[in-house]
Amino acid sequence: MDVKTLCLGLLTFGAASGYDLKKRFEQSFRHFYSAGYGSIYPALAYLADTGLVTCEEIVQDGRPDRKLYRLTDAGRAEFMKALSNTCPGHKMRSEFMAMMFFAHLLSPEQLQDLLGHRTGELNGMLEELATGPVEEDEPPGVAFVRGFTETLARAALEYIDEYRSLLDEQTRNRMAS
Amino acid sequence: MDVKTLCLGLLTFGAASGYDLKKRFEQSFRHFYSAGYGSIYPALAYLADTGLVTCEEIVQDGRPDRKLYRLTDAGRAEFMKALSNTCPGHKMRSEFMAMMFFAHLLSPEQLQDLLGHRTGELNGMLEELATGPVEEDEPPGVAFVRGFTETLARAALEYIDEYRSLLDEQTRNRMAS
DNA sequence: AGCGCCATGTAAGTGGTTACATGATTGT
DNA sequence: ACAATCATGTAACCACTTACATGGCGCT
Repeated sequence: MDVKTLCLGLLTFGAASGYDLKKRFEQSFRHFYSAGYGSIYPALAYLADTGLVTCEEIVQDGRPDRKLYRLTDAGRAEFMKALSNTCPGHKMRSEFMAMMFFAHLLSPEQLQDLLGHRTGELNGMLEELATGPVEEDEPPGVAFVRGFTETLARAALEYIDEYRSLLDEQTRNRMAS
Repeated sequence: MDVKTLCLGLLTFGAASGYDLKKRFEQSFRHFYSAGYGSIYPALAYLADTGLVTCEEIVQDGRPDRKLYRLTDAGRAEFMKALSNTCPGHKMRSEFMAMMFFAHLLSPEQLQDLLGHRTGELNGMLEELATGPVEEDEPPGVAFVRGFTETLARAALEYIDEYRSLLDEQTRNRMAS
């Protein structure tokens, strides 16, 4: 599932510009997929070339012109094909985990910083999820993904908190002895 | 944290060949980082060029010669620097999540397959973790990472199972009406 | 006879990131 | 005045993946 395919997918929710799509990417996928303009614009250009989307230029005054992309039937079909072909991988590249693996090489302060940083991110995610808008006619998958993200964030936070209090206990014991 | 850095890190546990390192990568990081020979061998060559590791060629009979890499002081320092510099990202690229986002475009069978596939993977992970060997003098970070992986896998499984029984209920209701 | 393990590497390709370039408008 | 938002794109770069090349040994 590359950016091209995901653009097709997001366009099933309605026509959008590259700028809009970036936002949809952030809203929807930030926690498990990211894409910058540098991937999105070329992807849309390619999709338009291949006839999977159409492009309408909209002249605006007072703000830059925009290009509105719409999914074609071929594009929709292509996306459905991608959905059925793909054997879903779940690759993650977590620097947090990689660093924690080497916890014995970290100073206590570094370790605390690292854990604090991650819990900060996780709490941020949870807050966003709690605050963020929920559309009424939201498709079930969107709700699933939000719920999943929340569940995993909570589990991660709990685990880290437990580990932290374990660390504190050890520190106290060492101080006492 | 690129493959080069992670190679340095894994070499803190002792000298190894490229082949060995691949195995260490799989044992330790498979769930949150992956690396093939195509990244590892060039990485080691570069590290040797830069003096961060030394390379000893070992001639074996009955099997191919191997190159044993050892961390130098400079290499260890470099790794420590990487540990302190890195602001740990936690980027994941989950096709499973991306596909679930579009659940409303999937047929019930596709949806079941997708969920089944993922639960299969998660159960596999858990079994591995339960079966796998645990070294005695295991550094704390290694245990942390294993525990974290297990916690997240369990949370994911629970969430999916819940969603599945919800789906079943809906199906039954639809059949009844 | 054939597969899987051991063991090292290269070359081409992929897919995405980062930095740059441009510029009016609206809010603080 | 200054930053953020709107809006599109390109070019250089980077890191990793995939496919290829080689070849003996041991097990079934």
